[in-house]
Amino acid sequence: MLDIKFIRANPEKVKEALEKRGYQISFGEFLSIEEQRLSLLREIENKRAIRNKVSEEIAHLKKTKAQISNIDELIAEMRELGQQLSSLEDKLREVEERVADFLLFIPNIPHQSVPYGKDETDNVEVRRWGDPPQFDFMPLNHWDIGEILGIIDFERAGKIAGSRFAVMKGLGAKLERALINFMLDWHTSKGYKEVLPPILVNRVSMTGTGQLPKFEEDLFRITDSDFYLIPTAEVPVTNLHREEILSEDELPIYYASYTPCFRREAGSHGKDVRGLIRQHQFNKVELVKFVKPEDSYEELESLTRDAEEILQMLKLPYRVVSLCTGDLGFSSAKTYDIEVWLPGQEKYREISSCSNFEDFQARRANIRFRRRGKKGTEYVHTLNGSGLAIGRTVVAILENYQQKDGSVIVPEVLRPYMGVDIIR
RNA sequence: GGAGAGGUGGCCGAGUGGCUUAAGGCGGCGGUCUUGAAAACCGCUGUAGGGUUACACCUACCGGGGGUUCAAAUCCCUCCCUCUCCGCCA
Repeated sequence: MLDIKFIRANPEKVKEALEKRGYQISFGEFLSIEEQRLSLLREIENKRAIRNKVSEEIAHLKKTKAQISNIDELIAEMRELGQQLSSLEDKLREVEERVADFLLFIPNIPHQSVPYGKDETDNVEVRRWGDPPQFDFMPLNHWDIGEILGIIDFERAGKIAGSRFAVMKGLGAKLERALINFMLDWHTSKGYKEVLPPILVNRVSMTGTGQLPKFEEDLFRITDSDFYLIPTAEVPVTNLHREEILSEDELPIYYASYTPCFRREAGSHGKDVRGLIRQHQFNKVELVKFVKPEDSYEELESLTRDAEEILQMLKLPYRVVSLCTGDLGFSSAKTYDIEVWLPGQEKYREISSCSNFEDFQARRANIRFRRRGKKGTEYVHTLNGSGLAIGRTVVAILENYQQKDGSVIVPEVLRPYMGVDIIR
């Protein structure tokens, strides 16, 4: 959510910044509603002040046993005032709701360092690491490798759940589990605190991080209850500190969290229909940071490098791209995507997305901190990034480490977790 | 699922309709005293909105929402959460 005072003071600036995203917005109507809200608020507060004063007077008169008739007159006046107030309050409530609705649907303003562009083709590559492996045979897709090795079963997953689900078996299941443990062990050794949160959350939490109200159709919802399945650990972990005032000494806070993630993939029919790339349910280790505003861009760089480090240790080639204004997520001010090389597709594919939300989520979720010796509070900046998506890491390992005979070499760092050095 | 008890400021805790602008304590900050510190004493110490050049001042907030009343932390309705006991259960 953007700062309403900032919008009030700089509507043209905000409009211009959002146009870079390809987001057309007119503040004319909004500003007039907002003006209406303020004038209603002032009127109500004045009337309440009168009522408070007279009520006090009534109490005083009753105590001193003054003339009863005078009291009745005052009470009658206040009854009249109370009726006026309650109708004004109804009006205010309605106007406030319109203002809030409007604000909740406005995306974040891109940081000035974000490259301008229309869509993902305008994203800018920042750096590359590693060289794509050379094969003296035709490399296979991971779904073929998985089937040959008997470690991924899409057919039976379709039977028990549906499309976009997978059953991992044997060393496939173990590889998934090994990756989760490896990533958590690594990140926690770097100062991230491990968190295992609920994977069902309420509507307020989803609103706090920006999934709701705008993206309801992307989420799985439990019928007859207020629960949603999380699309990412970002939601429960960021909401850990919702409605809290942190002290300056506590910051920065770093969390690493493994959770399953659930996505409807409503708008992606026909995209990545085969394989593990786009599933309704997948595992992910997520990194979440709460930091002071002046540190957040430095923290974005280190967060991204923390995610990259996992790929480096797995010796998987990747590149980092800076998302352009048109490709930026709703809540994000700046995002780096890490894309891993997939020989099966001969393409770099997203395996991690690292974002700085600045105070956008903090304002929605009311996450603040107090500076030492200073009065008042400020919003923290929140960041998060995948560290990494587990399913896609499995894909990358199977495709990059495949051998001519169909076997797959286990990356060295995973061998202690796997107990074997080759999957055959 | 059943029965009961609760939810008050950073923390503890009093408060069942009107001098409560939420008592008192702890913690924190400042001061007096002291070579310095501790103790003691004194003062200050919530959030948000409106308003003002800046103050002043005003409004709201006692788990959330709604209601009764001239007036609500206090009464009513509803929802959420916590604890205890019982039942069920991994």
